[in-house]
Amino acid sequence: MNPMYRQIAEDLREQIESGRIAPGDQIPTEIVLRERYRASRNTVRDAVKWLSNPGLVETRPGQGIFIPTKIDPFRTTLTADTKRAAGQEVLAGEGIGYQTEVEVQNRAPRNTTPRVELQRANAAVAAQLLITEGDQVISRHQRRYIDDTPWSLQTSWYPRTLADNGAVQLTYADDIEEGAVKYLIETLGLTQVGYRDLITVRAPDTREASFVNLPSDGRVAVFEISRVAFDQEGKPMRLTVTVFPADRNQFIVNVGDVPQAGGG
Amino acid sequence: MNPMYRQIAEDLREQIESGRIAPGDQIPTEIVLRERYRASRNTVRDAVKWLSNPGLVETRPGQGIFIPTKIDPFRTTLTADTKRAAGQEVLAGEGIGYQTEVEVQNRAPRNTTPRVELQRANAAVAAQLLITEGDQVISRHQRRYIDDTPWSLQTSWYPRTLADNGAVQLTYADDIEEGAVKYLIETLGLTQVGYRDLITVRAPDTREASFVNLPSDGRVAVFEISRVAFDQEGKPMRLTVTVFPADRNQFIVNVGDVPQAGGG
DNA sequence: AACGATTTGTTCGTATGTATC
DNA sequence: TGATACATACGAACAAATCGT
Repeated sequence: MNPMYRQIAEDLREQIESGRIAPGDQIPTEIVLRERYRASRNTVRDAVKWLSNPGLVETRPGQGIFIPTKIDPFRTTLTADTKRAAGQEVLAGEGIGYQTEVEVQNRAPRNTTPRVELQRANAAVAAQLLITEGDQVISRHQRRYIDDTPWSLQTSWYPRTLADNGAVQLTYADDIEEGAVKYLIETLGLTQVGYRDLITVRAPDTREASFVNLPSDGRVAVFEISRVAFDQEGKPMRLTVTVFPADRNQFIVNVGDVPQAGGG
Repeated sequence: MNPMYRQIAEDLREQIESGRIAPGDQIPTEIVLRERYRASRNTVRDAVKWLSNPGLVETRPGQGIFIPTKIDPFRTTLTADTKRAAGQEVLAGEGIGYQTEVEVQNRAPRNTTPRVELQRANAAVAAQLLITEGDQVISRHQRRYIDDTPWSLQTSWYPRTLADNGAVQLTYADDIEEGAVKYLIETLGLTQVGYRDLITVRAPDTREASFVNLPSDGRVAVFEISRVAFDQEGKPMRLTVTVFPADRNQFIVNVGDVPQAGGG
């Protein structure tokens, strides 16, 4: 037999999942629930907390307990648009990775100016770039917003040798117009021919949480998308780690021939 | 000023993120923490709960509070292996989607026999398959395990017309050997030329939670990967929704030319 | 196998703070 | 300003799981 607060939670949960209580609706107050289930206020609060942790309900001080309304999520396409040119040349062409990643219609994306640092590669970065831990790398970090709501935190690492060989703009704290991918082709002839993304979900650290949480409330999980880009020789040329709040982001992967649009 | 339980939590969190407390380590007991922070036991418990919700710490009755050890995650590649043949024919060939999805080395995957149902399409399924709500569909549902630990719940929907036109095995409660993709080519000449995945994270429902949670404990978020497969004419031929526990699964997306292996 | 000590889990009571209307 | 509703904090008692004797 489950503890009482869990039974109360499951009873409420059933009403939510079945749709008897709809998004936007208010749930009875703690006082009412206390009488309905003949439990103490603290027990009722434990039940509500059990539901509010994964975000099934939302408590608002002074107002009540509510079912969160569905928000319109940001959608990001992880695969480059292979339809922009014909033939397999696309995959080897300049297009990959450039202009990728934002499929935000009628939205206003905005980035902070990059924070550029010269660092020594830690173990994680070194492993991805196939360099030695402690080697010099360029780190470029940006906060990204859409419609003034926090969207993602992004950090890219490049081997320092790229800047030494001529791609000096990598070390400037400016947005690189037209993207770093194109810039590296023009300056070094270094072509990004592909990339690999690793998608994980985890708890945000302190810095990420403060960026992501508009309400003062608690936890949301974050997506971490770790992208390693490769050059013509199959060598890693960049590592980009982007962190998105999981409650307002979705990702799309297209493989093969896929018709336009859709995906509700 | 933050409430006391939050300050205690942040103090502990700092010790964890800085590495002063390592994975596997035990945190002082509630009694000790109560003395250290001069708070009541309930306040200390609130602090620990604040950390345990996103999984930063783990409580074990009768034992204590611990930092979870990192588990070796299952990795699934969402993009088909385009390297198996030469030229762009790969994308149009039979290979896409078949044999995809499992990159489990030295592991023992196991599926339950499918539960097959003839249903009427609900709004969500109908929208993805571009059919009318209420149209007949075949639903095939499986629970999938790796090394006897719950891995994912998978449901596929096909238009019923496929079975009526000759692909009768879709309605049998047997594993379709060599995959449904190959089977549909052989029986109907229906070739899957591509697919689109939509990746989201959400709270599990009751059924998913009971499948996914070996401990009786609380919440983990789940990945939901919704895959729509398209045939030669660009029409949706299948919808597959797979749900994975987020704490032990990662996903890989390869685009363009990507060297073998790697990706730690 | 039984028991006691330790530790977290559940339940209730009470008081006070803070946000909203 | 007052009423309502959730948030924080403390105290207390007992239950349940774990471990060692």
